[in-house]
Amino acid sequence: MKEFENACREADLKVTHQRLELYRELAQAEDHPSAETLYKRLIKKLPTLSLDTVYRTLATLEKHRLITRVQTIESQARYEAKMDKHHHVVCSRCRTITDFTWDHFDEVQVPKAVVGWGKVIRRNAVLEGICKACARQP
Amino acid sequence: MKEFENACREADLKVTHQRLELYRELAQAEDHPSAETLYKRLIKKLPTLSLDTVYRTLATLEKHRLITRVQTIESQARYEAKMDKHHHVVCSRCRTITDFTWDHFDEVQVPKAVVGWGKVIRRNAVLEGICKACARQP
DNA sequence: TAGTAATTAGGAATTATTCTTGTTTAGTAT
DNA sequence: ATACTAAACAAGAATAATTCCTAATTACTA
Ligand SMILES: [Mn+2]
Ligand SMILES: [Mn+2]
Ligand SMILES: [Zn+2]
Ligand SMILES: [Zn+2]
Repeated sequence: MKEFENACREADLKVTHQRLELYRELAQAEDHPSAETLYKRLIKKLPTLSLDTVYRTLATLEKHRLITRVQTIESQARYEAKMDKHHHVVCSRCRTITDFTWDHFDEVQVPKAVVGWGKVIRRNAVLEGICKACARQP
Repeated sequence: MKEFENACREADLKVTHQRLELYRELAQAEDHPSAETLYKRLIKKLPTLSLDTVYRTLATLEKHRLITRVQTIESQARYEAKMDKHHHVVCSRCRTITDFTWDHFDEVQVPKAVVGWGKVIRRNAVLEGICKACARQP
């Protein structure tokens, strides 16, 4: 949390109550929440919080690379504060997004065609399937 | 194109003029167009086409696995008719999505944690970087 | 402690997508 | 070929997600 405050100052972002609480909430969330979901959770602690502030803060923090927007095919954007290199497996049934690490993927060489394309800065694996909990259901 | 007609009949989908033209347009597009983009291109040939039909048709074809919705962090959904296994590299600057194949990634074993998670049905690599054209600009 | 530029709340506006309704059409049975 | 019917369509209204606008508040600075 102190790290976050420093990162804000570093980026010339004021350390506001809203930013702190939003970051705290996102950092402890395991479920890659959407703006709307975060808003519902935060409103309990910050009764005057506006939904716009949630959107604006998420955009700001993403721009400064303090959080990440997760790639999905859903209509609502989803976010996470976890910035260590990791990947996602999404359950097609319940839409849960689960983290995992994959060192081999992070380090293996990309195809020659991609080298010719340009400079790759980030790589993400997105797996899709059926989680065990869902598999047990009819 | 004949294949597409047969696939429609197979799926009990009527072979309509709109579906044929939309599929034809998407199949020849290289840029993973959005519904809006497709609409603008199709309206020239189908002046009475409605935007809703584009959305509805894309959803229908996706459900029957005749086209794919591409994962991006953009607000508009983007589609492709190319169904062979392939992956995407996205330019952070110009947002162009480029296809590439990566046999090694398709076949390499996923981490043990993922095996424990459930059954993986699809895997996608999404790379991000700066394409050569953009790299040449200030 | 006061000044000020950044940030916020609240509501309006915009964008992307989906729904509703009446009309048209593809496939099927005469 | 013609008529029938369920599916699909066009048009515009409605909804959902996100962004914009403006006046008030607040974090940092001096
Ligand atoms: Mn994650
Ligand atoms: Mn593609
Ligand atoms: Zn599941
Ligand atoms: Zn580019």
